[in-house]
Amino acid sequence: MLNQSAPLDLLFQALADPTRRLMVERLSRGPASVSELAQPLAMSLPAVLQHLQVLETSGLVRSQKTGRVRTCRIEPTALRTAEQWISERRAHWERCFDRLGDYLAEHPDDPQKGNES
Amino acid sequence: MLNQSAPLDLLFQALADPTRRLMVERLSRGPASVSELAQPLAMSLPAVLQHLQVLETSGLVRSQKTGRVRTCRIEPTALRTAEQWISERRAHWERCFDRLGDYLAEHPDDPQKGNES
DNA sequence: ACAATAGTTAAGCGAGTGCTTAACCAAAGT
DNA sequence: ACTTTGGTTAAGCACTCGCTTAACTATTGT
Repeated sequence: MLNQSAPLDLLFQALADPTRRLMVERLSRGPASVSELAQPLAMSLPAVLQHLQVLETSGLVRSQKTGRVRTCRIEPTALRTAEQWISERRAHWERCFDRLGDYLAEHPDDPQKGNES
Repeated sequence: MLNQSAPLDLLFQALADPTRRLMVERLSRGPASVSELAQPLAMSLPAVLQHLQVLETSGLVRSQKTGRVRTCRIEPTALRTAEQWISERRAHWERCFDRLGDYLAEHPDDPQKGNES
């Protein structure tokens, strides 16, 4: 796909991993340091760092270093972007469904059949 | 992570690919056959089939074969599941933000500083 | 000065992803 | 009957992902 790196790719990719979702859940309850983030996770620190980096390049999380501790916080606008895409699709689909409803209301014959693969 | 195959993994993974999102967009405007789905995509039919399979195992799309044509349609409940997870996180975060607002309103001193990494 | 704490970098490895081509099957059209 | 159309399966390949260990840096506590 030639890696066009669109924002939504990064966003959904970031959310696709359970560890990363856990990190987001933790951060949605307030900021945390890297080791606080790592504490409930059964993996090495570098692994956590890598997940954090994915979250940062997706825009879901921002972090800043003060002294020797890096504090991470959620970036709610990114979450909003993903939510928006989904709800737009839902809106499209619901409009389409309404039209189908209208159609079926006016054509009460239904010759539909098929085998699930 | 030992592949626990949680529904949200499959869902977000499925949405993380631009081709698959295009297919979902197409299907959110109404059902389509496999080749209709493939027509605007610059890739082979088997590749499209593979994307379709990812969408199906994620629960986002359902399809049925009638004669020799397979008709695909969106499964809106799955889309809803993903949206819900996000909006729950947002709700958490917003509550937390409100508490921070209260705190800042009562403590008008702000000794915050840090270097972006 | 020295040690402990908090994080970071680099290299490597096995499994998974996104494509391809080639070969194939089955319903529909002529 | 035979060809076209619509889809499917299998194998293979380059690349990415999620993790590891080992080594290293920088701040903080004693």
